[in-house]
Amino acid sequence: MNGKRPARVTIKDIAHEAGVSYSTVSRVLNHYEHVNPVKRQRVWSAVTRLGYVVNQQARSLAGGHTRIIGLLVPELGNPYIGEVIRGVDEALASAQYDLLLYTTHRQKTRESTFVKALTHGMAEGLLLLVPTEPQAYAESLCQEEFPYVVIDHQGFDDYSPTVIGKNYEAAVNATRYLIELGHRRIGFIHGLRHLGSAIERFRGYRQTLEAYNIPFAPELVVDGDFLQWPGYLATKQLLEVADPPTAIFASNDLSAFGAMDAVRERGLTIPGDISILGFDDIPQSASVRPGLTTVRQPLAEMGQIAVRMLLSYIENPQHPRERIEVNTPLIIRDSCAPPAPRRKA
Amino acid sequence: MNGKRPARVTIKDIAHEAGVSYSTVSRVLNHYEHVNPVKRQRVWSAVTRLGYVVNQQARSLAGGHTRIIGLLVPELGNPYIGEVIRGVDEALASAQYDLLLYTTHRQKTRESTFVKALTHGMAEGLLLLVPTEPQAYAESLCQEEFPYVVIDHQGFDDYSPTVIGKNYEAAVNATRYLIELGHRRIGFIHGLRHLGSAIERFRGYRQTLEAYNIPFAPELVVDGDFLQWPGYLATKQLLEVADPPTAIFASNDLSAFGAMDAVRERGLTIPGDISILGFDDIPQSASVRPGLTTVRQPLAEMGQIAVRMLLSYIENPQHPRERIEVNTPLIIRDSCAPPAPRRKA
DNA sequence: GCACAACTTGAAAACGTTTGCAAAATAAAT
DNA sequence: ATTTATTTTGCAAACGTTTTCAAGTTGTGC
Repeated sequence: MNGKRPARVTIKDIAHEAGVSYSTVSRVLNHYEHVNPVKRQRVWSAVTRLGYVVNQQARSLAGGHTRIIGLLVPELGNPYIGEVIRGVDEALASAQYDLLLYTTHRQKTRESTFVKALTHGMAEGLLLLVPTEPQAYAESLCQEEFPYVVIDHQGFDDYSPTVIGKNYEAAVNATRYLIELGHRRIGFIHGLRHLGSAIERFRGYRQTLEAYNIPFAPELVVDGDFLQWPGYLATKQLLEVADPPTAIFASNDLSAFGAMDAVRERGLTIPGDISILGFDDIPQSASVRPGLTTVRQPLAEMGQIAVRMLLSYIENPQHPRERIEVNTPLIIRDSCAPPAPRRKA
Repeated sequence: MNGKRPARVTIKDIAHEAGVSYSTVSRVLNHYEHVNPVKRQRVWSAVTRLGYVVNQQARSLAGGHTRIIGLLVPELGNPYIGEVIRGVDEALASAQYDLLLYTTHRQKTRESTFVKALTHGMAEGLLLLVPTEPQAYAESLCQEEFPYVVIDHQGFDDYSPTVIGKNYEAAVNATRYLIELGHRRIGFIHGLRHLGSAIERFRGYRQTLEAYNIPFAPELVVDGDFLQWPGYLATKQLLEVADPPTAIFASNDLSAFGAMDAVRERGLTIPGDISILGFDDIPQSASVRPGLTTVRQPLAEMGQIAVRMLLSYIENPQHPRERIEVNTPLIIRDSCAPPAPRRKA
């Protein structure tokens, strides 16, 4: 640092205080087994007495571990992402790791420079949350044998360890639920077109319609970009359609909120006039009125699982890479109901 | 690391490749002025040719800088916090700093162990977002002369550099706005009682009522804890009052959303029957229907300012510590209107 | 040409750890 | 008592930088 900090307490000070060599101190600190219990005791008490804190820089330079893992997220301020980070953070904290957070703001360049920096010494592992350009570095990560895990990205390759929800299945369930409530005209608010999860959800929606012999109506599919405002606009468009939908399946909760706004603005009620179903189950979805019926992605849990996977790869580089699919159950609240009997025009 | 990584490219390799001593390479990398342009050129080309990336651990160990700053937040998944982090992240990225993120989950122990770790080598500076127990470490930070900035915490001391909104003034403005719309019964949803900002906002509300000779009604003040669900519950309570409020001033947007839910559930309209006013102006507030009239805190900007302050303290330890108050204007949208003519009971 | 300043450079000493190696101490086996 | 294994220790060499120091170079004014 700059303004010369008050002399640090180092391992040597501890050694002196405890009357042992500094290598012994290091061994105690790292929980080596072959060390005299008496000295071990003396070292620990010296440590607390002097308030020693290990210098991570030095430790990692000398070949130890940084106990830092990097997390790459597209943006912040999205509750979906917030939840995942929360899970990551929890799992990491309990494993005594620190979290280096990077935001790409969907800029490709930032993603790759970041990964470069990380893999060169700073972090021991890497978590990628719905990366925009995964191919760009997945390969380099892989060949450098740098531990990483991808969260919520439909496999862009076969070798990347991944934790992901069952997007297709969940979309099938959700659509089926609406159909069995009696809906035939079901609007669909599509997520970001280039994300695999959005595509899978749409696939589930479309194929379920077909399975029930309900004709697919292209005019009932609109873009919501996974955001509230676009979801609102999309829904306004949906409500203009000649034979408007009696239910709307939004690709995520945020766009479902937008849909709610549009429906209400129109003077219609939820679920009386129109049912709305979301995806994610972000915390708000439970506290909004009416409670949003939605597909639950265990976001925080996904973050935790990703951390566990990552740590196991770090500890044991031979550990076989996995792809874990978490369950995504339908959470039934108050925003869906059978369609109202058709009104006169 | 563990699984021996393919031999790193070090400064010595560059030196060899460029035919200079490694001290010279270091000088080039650190933009020293007195170095032969020819050699400088040779070094840079060697750097790109070999794909050299500096080892931050070694750099900082040798007395350089870590280019990491720590950010301590109470939790994630709150859009308010997300916005601040976004600002911090942006400013940091453009200054080429990395962000170490810690979440306390309001556990006191975590706050202090974290600060301890940080100040001992990892980070060059520290950002504290609405800390729960600031006293615990503000003092130690201060006496260690470790650079830090507190965001959005009403001064718990006189010496901590702070960036904060004008909570009192803004609350006065907001309350006055409601009064001038014609409201006399104004409900207040209180924020977390132990946070200075919540207290200030309440003070502004109460004093403005008095200034207008409107009797303060304790039954119109309820707790919302800055969260949506508690805000919802609080509002239900407010609506039960004998002479219910015609407007509600919520201490933040999240609890304002809860209020909206409760009002709607009651079958009332916003702002027709009841006006609602929030605080923060989180992104959602613009996209919710009706648009929420609210006090805007420039959250992202506050994050950026905090970073700028922090970096200037890091660069120049003599830099006088400041307390910066940002403006918090009232953003008028659609959730407030004059009170409806009183109905019959 | 000379003295002196300013610019360039390389060698070497930190920075605070971990860890391989070999010596010392202890325990176990003969 | 002597050898042989096993623990337990300290020394010293990394790890990859920055930075001080002093030596070498070049340039300037006389």
